[in-house]
Amino acid sequence: PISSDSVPCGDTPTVGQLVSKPQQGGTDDEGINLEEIREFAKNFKIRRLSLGLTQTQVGQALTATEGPAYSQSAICRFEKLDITPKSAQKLKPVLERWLAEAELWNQKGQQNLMEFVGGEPSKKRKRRTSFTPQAIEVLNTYFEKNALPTGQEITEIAKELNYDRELANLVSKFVAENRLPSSQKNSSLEF
Amino acid sequence: PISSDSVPCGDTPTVGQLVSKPQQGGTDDEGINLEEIREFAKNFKIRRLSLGLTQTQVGQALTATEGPAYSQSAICRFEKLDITPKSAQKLKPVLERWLAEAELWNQKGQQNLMEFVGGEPSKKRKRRTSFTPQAIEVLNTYFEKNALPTGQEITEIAKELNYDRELANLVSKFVAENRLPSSQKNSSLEF
DNA sequence: AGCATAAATAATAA
DNA sequence: TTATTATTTATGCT
Repeated sequence: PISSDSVPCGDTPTVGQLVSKPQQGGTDDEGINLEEIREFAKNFKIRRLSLGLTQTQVGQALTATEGPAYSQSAICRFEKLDITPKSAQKLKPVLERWLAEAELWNQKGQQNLMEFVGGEPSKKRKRRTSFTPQAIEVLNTYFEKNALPTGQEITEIAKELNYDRELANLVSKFVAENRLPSSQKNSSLEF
Repeated sequence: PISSDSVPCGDTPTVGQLVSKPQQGGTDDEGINLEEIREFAKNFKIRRLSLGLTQTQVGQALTATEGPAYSQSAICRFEKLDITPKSAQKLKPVLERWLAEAELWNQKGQQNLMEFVGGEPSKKRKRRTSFTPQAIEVLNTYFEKNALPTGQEITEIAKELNYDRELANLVSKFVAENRLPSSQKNSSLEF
């Protein structure tokens, strides 16, 4: 039986896998200080959150200012130490420098930080949408007749019901959530 | 035209609404120090995240140790200051006290913190599941014949395909995502 | 080496 | 508050 996580595999092990086994003094084969990286990663996350930044924002900002591209996945993997020591060692100073500068801008006002990061100054969360009972009625009736509408049809329905701003994906979600007979609602199944 | 957020309404205004208008010296009608509450709320969030706790965990832990029930929403609203000054004033000392104690336990080891919080000690994230091409084939064929399966039917299909651990909700999601003809895939619609 | 998307968390409607 | 939607994080894949 193979445990599905922390499997050594044939690949290069990640920092997280290496630091968890306290054989060596927090240092890997090539003399990289794994313990220091772990410490920084944890610290980095807290400082990032203190600035109110998402992994996506950091990645995009780094891509803009630094050389190569940094995806949200990359930031995530660094924070989780799901990355090889070599990669971590390379990424650490970049993150360190960038974050310090970001904090500097933040001290001069959050406006400056957002400008530094590049994105719009805190775009508000989209208001959650909901269906009126009338709309639900219409949708139920429609989907009972035509359970497999095309994307175009869905778009039209959405427009007709004045949910055009949310477009078809909302209606599509509705399908998934409300397509069962009412006797099935509130059952033990998670829908 | 009515702006959809920060509307005063006839209701009692929230702390967030009050502190944003710097008329008074950060104090409301009843002498509550709004500025102090805002400061604490911000601080609380950072400290919570430093402990690696979610709003849900805090809410549940408070419900267990303190008197009344505290939902995730309640914690969220406090952090966002989307709450009346009176409620905030009442909640603040409770949060303050609890968080301080949590930090104390954390210093003695994360294990102790998790015990204090009450939940299991760091339950791992469920591994993401995916459908094999074979399973997708089978599901497509099935749903073409029966587009409106009952919950029970869905459960059976899931079992048959050895997705029993994920049960029906996954299959249900699949329905929403894969029910369109392939010509509609990769269209501009978000599915 | 990052896209697509599942899972988890936060915010909002009711 | 509870139930649900929106956003963010994490991970399977190639």
